Amino acid sequence: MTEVRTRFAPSPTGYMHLGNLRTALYTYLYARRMGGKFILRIEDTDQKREVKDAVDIIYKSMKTAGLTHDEGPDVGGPCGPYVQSQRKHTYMPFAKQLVESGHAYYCFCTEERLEEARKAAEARGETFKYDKHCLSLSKEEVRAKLDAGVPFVIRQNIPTEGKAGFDDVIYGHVEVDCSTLDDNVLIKADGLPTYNFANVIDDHLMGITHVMRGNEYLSSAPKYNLLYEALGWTPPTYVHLTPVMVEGTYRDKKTGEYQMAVDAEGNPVLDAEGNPVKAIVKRKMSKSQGDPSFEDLLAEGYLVDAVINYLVLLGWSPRGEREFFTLKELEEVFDLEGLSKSPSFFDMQKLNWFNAEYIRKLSPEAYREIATPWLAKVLDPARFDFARLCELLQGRTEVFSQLPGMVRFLAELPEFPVDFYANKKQKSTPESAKAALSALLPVLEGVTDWTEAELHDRVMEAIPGMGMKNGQALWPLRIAISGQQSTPGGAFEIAYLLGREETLRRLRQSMEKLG
RNA sequence: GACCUCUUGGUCAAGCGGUUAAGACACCGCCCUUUCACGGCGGUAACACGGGUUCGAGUCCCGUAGAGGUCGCCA
Repeated sequence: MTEVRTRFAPSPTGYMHLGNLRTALYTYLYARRMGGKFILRIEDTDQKREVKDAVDIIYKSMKTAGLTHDEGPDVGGPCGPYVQSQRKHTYMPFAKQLVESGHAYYCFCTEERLEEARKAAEARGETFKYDKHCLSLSKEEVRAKLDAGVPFVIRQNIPTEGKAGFDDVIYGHVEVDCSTLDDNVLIKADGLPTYNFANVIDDHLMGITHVMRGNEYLSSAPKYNLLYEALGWTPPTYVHLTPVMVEGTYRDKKTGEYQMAVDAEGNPVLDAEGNPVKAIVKRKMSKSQGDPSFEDLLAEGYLVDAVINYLVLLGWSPRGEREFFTLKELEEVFDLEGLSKSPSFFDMQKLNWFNAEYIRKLSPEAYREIATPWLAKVLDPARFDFARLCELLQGRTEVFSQLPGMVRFLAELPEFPVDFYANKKQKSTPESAKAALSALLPVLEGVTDWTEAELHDRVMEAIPGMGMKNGQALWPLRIAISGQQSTPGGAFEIAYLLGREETLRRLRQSMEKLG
C-alpha cells in the first residue's frame, strides 16, 4: 500500500479564513491518521492577486494551529520547489505534450473577441462556451503565429460528446456531459499555468494521493480527470469538502455595496428611522465580507485549542458522544467517513461555549497570564489583587475580550438605577435595601482585618440581628458597592477586592442616593 | 438561465430497511446559591413535500420545492 500524501494548497491572499483553516485541518489530520505526509504548496500563479507577506501569514497560522507540514517551501522536500511561480517551467512541456496528443490546442483569440462572444451569449440567454475557434487552425498557421510572436494561451480540448466524471469519497460518482464543459485555459498568456492545470500537474508530480479541497471545485473535477487520462496518469482520490456558511450581510465584491433587504413585493425594508436595512443572507464565510479570520479570533481572546476543536466538529463527526479532542487525539481518530455532505453554519455561540470550557480547564497560572493584559486595560494591577480576581473570573470567562467590561466597575462605581435593589427572590426592595445598608455600614466600619473571611463572619453574624434573611442584606450590599446586578463574585469578594476605603466610600455614596 | 451537489429540531449533528429518531450548543423550568456563572435534574423542538419499491423507509428509487456551488488568461 502506497503512503498517503495530502496537501494544503492555499493561494496567498493575505489571511487565513476559517473555511481554509478547516480544510487545512482535515487535510493534516488525514495524513497524520494514515501515517502519511502533509505537504504545503503555495498556489501563486495569479500575480495580480499577490499580497505581500501573505505567505508568512499562512506559515504563522499553520504553526499556531499546530499543523506542521512535512514538505513545503520553508522546510523543503523531495518534490520542490513548493511554490508554483517557481515551478513555472515545469508546466509548459506537459501542455505541449497535450497539444501533440490533441488534448489541448493553442488559442490566439484576443480578450476583446472573447468578451464580445461572452456578451453575445448572455444576450441570447445562453451560457458562454469557447467556440473552439482556434482548434481549426492548421499546424502551419499555428507555427506562423507562434513565430510572429502573437500572444497565445493553451486550452484544454474537451470532447464534444461523451461523458466525463470522477469519484469522490464524499459525493460518490459524479458524471457530466462533456458538451456542458468549456475548453478552459491551461497556460495563460503570461506563460504561467491556471489553477486548472497546475493543480493536476503538481498533485501528480508531488505524489499526492488524496486531494482534499473545497467543493467549489466539484464542477471542474471532471475536467481534471480528463487531463489525468490524457496524460496517462492515475487520478488521486478526491475529497470535496463542504463550505463553512454564515448568515450575514452581503457586500458586492465589485461595487462594494451592500445587498439590501426587500419585502415580498420587492420594496426596500426600512428600519424604525426609515433607513433601508441590509439583507441577511446565507453565504460562505469570508474574511472579505467581514467575518472573523483565525487571527481575528485569537486576537479577541479565543484559545487555539477551542477553535480547532470547534472547527473540526463543523462538518465532521466522530460518531460518538465525545466532543472534546486535542489535536493529538484527533490525529488518532479522524476519518473520512465522518465528513458531512451538506454545508454547515458557523455558530459563534457554540464556539463561545467551547472556548469557555477550555478556559475553565486552564491552570490558574495559565489563566492569569492570559487574563492579566486584558484586565490591565481597565484596572491598575497595583491597586487590585489580580490573583484573587482571576480565581473569581476563570469560571465566568467565555472570551477574554469580555474581561474589561466585566471588571470595569471595580475601577469606578457606575451609575445605576435604584430599582437594581429590587429583587423578588431575595426579598429586597429599595426600602429594605436602605435599612440593610444602614445597618451594615457600622458593621463594615468595624472590620479592621479586611479579608473575605473576616468580612463574611462579621456580616453574617450581624444579619440575624437586623431581622433579615441573608439575601435581603447581601443583595443590596453587593449592588451598592458594585453598581451592577451581576458581578464576578459576591458581596464579600467584591468588598475585599475594592479594599476598605473604597468599599465604605461607595457604600456611603450609594446610601446617599437612596435618600 | 444551464450544469453539478445538498436537504434529520433555531444551530452542529448520530442514524447506514425494523430505534420511544441519540448527543451537544442555544432556549425554558427546577435545584444549588449573597448576584451572575459553574454544577445537577428536567423540558420544548426535527426526518422539506409528493409519489413509488418493500411485510416494513429518516434510511432505497423517481419527481417537486428550497438551498449551495460552478459557468474567468481567480484559485
